[in-house]
Amino acid sequence: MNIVFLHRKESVVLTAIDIINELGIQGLSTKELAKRQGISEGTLFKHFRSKNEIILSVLDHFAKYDKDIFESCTKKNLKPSEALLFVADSCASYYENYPAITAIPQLYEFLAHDDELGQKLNQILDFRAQSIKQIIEAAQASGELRQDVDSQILLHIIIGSFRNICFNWRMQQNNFSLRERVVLTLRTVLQAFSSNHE
Amino acid sequence: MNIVFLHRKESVVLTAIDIINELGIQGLSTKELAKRQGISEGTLFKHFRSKNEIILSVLDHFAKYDKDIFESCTKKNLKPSEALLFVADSCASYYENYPAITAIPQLYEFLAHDDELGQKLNQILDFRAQSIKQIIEAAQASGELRQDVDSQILLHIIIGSFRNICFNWRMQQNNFSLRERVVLTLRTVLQAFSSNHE
DNA sequence: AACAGGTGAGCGAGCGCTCGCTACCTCTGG
DNA sequence: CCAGAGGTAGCGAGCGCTCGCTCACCTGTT
Repeated sequence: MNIVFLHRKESVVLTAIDIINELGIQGLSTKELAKRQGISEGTLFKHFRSKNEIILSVLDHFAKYDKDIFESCTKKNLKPSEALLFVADSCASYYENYPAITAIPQLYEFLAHDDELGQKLNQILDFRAQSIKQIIEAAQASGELRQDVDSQILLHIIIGSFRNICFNWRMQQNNFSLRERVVLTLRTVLQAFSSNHE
Repeated sequence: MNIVFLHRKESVVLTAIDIINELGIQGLSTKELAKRQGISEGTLFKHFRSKNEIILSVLDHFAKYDKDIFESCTKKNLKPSEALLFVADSCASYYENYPAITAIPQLYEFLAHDDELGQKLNQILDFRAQSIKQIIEAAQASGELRQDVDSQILLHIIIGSFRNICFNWRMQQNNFSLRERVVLTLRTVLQAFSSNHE
């Protein structure tokens, strides 16, 4: 069990993400995965009980920084609006340096049709939605954002814009700076909904 | 060739959409489709050359009102902001009365990984994006919307919010009024970005 | 006679996954 | 000190199954 084998599971997960990015979830087969890893298909099942377990690991990988990012917000004592920008910037920077990972948010519906995967997905999305909603409501309480707009609607706008920008970034072969556009868009939204803009 | 057979193709398309809605695109097989239609698998291929052709027909069905909706806007001589609300309202009403169809916008990435389907999808999405962008720019030109915000960013916000609301509506088993939330959200956005809000 | 619609067996390919096996490492007891 | 036991990683054949699709054939209408 040398250093390579120690990281086999992690390596499989990264390869799985690459395949999903290149071929779509419909191209992720255990055969293709084993081929790219340079191991036999049987070996794959020494590390994972099933293909679903591999996808669950992909989801874990996808969400592994979530807690850290939101905890950083409270530790840093950011103003709510700055916290929102920090979260978006962190996320977008990560995605920009690892474009293949943006394939995952495009799978939500696909995953939701499987019990195990859908449950995991719900946990991840609920945590994110709740965390962002809390910041939005803090921004409204502190007077940074208008209080006459339902926080749920602001959440739709912020999350929807972000995901839509990611989708367009993929469709256009990453030919603009994801980070810049995400941050610019969020700044624009925050400014448009600020309670004291003139 | 009686009245039923005349509509066989259309009927297959509707059934395909139902299956995608219930089981996901991964559950759409020619076997399942034939079973639900009460015909044999072979017969299916008398009407469609391939499964891909069925999905192409699904996309045609999905987009069949697009032109009409945007043409109505010009015919009705609506103000740009009213045109945006009209488009969103038309779309959301249609979706609310036909919830299964909301499965389709969640397939974009899946479809994009196939050459034929991806091409078709691009046509549809480009047409929609261009049409809405034109209205947004008209709204900016007429002074209804702020001119210091890139129309592309407004497009991200409007389309992203809409798609995100649809996604949430599906995840929450259609337990709120899609139409109301879509219209309310768009009104909120238009008001926040209006050039003369106080 | 031509043809459109329908049947159902069945093809080859690919799927997720299992199994019996080997090779090599590490730990342990006489 | 080293034989043996146990564990882990890997191999590759191959299982049972489903996939999209084809084909020879049937039937009723034009």
